[in-house]
Amino acid sequence: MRPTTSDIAHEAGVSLATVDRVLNDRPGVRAVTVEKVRAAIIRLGYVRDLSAANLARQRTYRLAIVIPESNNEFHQVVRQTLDDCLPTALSERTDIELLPVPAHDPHALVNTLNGLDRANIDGVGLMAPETPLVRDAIRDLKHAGIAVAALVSDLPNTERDFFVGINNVAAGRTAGELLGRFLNSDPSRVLVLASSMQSYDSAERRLGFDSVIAQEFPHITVMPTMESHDEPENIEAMVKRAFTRYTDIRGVYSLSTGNRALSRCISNLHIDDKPYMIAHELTPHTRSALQDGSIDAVITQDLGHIMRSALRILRAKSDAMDIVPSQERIRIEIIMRANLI
Amino acid sequence: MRPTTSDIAHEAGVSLATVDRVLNDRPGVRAVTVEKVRAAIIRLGYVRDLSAANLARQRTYRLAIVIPESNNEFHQVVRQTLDDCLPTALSERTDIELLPVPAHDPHALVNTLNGLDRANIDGVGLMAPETPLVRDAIRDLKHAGIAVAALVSDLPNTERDFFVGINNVAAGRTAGELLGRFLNSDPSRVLVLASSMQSYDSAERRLGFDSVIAQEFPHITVMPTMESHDEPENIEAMVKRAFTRYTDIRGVYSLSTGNRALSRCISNLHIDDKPYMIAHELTPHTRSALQDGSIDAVITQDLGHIMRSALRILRAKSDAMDIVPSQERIRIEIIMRANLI
DNA sequence: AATAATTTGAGGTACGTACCTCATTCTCCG
DNA sequence: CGGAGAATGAGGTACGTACCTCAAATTATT
Repeated sequence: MRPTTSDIAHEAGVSLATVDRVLNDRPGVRAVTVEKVRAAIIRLGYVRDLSAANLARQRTYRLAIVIPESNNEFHQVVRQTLDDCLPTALSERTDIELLPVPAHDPHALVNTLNGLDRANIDGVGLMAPETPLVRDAIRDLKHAGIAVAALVSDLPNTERDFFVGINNVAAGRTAGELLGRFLNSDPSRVLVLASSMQSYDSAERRLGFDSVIAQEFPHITVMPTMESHDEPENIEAMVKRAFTRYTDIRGVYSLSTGNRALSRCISNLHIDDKPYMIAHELTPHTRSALQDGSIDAVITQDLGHIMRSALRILRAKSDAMDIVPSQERIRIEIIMRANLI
Repeated sequence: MRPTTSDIAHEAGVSLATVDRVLNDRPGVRAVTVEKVRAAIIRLGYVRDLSAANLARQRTYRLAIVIPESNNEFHQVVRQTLDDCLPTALSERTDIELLPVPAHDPHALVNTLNGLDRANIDGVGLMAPETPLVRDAIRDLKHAGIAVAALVSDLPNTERDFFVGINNVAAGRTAGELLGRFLNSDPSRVLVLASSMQSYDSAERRLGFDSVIAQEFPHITVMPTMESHDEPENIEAMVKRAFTRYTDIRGVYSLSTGNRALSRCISNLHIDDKPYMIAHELTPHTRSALQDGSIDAVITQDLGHIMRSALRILRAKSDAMDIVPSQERIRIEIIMRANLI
């Protein structure tokens, strides 16, 4: 049987009340007594029973999760992943209010953040681009004593407590290292496509990609980023033009969305020597594209881990508990056909 | 406030005892009444409070984890990872008995398994090679009603409940796909090294590797596996001989251990065009080898996830609860310098 | 209609911890 | 040495669920 607080009290020769004071850092205990209790705790190998503690504390965690909503596949995967987490969260005394906000609508985002009932929320997790108004809203939340975690995209210049996601510069470096090694040592060209370079994520990935290519694969020319603004027609026109003009494009790097249109358009060009293509994020489309070979590798992050980690962190932060950083580190994953599960 | 059992009782117009009978599948409730209660549960969105339930049930999970012990780096990482899990497990009402068994000692292994106190254990997780005696021991454990999970290496022909780890054939395929793409299209040769091909893991990886190379990269010749039996001198002699005899070795694939000696020996050969090297498992050495470029990619699995997943599964199994398979899937990870964290 | 069997209700205790109050004992200081 | 203030003890309740017993009500069977 595992030792309980009473066992410690007995072992330390003090009363239950004193053990309780020590365990919960309440004042009014002499240093010597604290030591006696601490020693007994170690001697017996006591570990606080979290179930009982949570029950007694009557603690429920009220979290709000703000995510973008659009017809973008990645956003839908995010939503799906979160939905899958809800049942587990509920049985862990965690009430989650899911707040989807139209993507690319800074106004709606800020309204949602400001509309949060500060008195009834312990933590907020949000996946959103950083803007001055968002910074203000986060500062406001922090002042109200609410834990804030950035999900997937960091909000580095805000007062957020934690970022749960990958380092996008490193993700870009990974893409660069991979593509650099896939291409042989002949001079060649890489086409880069993004939805918009306004996005920190894309900018950081590009930065990492460029630095690796410049350093380790100088024979590769990385073309300026083409911004599609999520218009399939743009993609088609730009890509067609690029492949017509340059015959040595041997790699394609997609920084963000638009992979479906991109794949289609490249396959329509019927190029003899299909260029290597690397994209980010596992979605229904990138999965099937890995399967049929139109994408060669996907750099991704495990959204399930991100969400579960975010919930753990928000709970811990709102209890001012510390976390195990190694357990919360999100890996940059490389998925190819062979390790697609 | 979240609804409790009393709320349901009230809502359904029955007593607490009846709600309890329904919730815990106890007999003696009419079908109509069960329906009334079920409806109230759904109406109120009741979710059983696991903390309180576990507390009341007085449930503690007693698990035994059997792992190999040797001076092998991977084994030490396994041990380290488990040690890190212990505190968390303890506060989740889980008592873990850690049983390190000398690696390559089937006798000690079986003794340990047979020595487990069947009356006082709910689950066993083990990382061990499959032998007839192990099969028998596992059958025995299962007959005693104990949950059994295979860790890292599967025990496919036993009565284990679950395997927590990666598919090694797929891991080998991943290595093959990666190395195949790293090498250009000139005919070349790949050297393959393993500790011993008696190990299922190595055999499966080799199988996957070969199939991808044969199918997608037919210009690459995969040499017969060299077995080092963990003797650095063997490695040195064999590798030196191979590189002397064949000048077109452009890739090295290490299926299991011995990476330290292998790296050293290859760098000592001072080959102009350093061969690409792929290994398995992140360890202190493979990490630093990725850093300094002597290894180009490591195929690995997140041991932290494996262990936490194993604990969740053993708890669930010993409660006859079902698990969320997608949450327990272990990914085959590709680590290169750029995504080494 | 009487009896048996089944279903339901009422009320209790227990789990381990948190948190509260109030009385008592100790310690330190003047 | 006496008194103030701090430290400690004793005892209580609460959290939400599990599990128990026994009585009462309802239904089924004869």
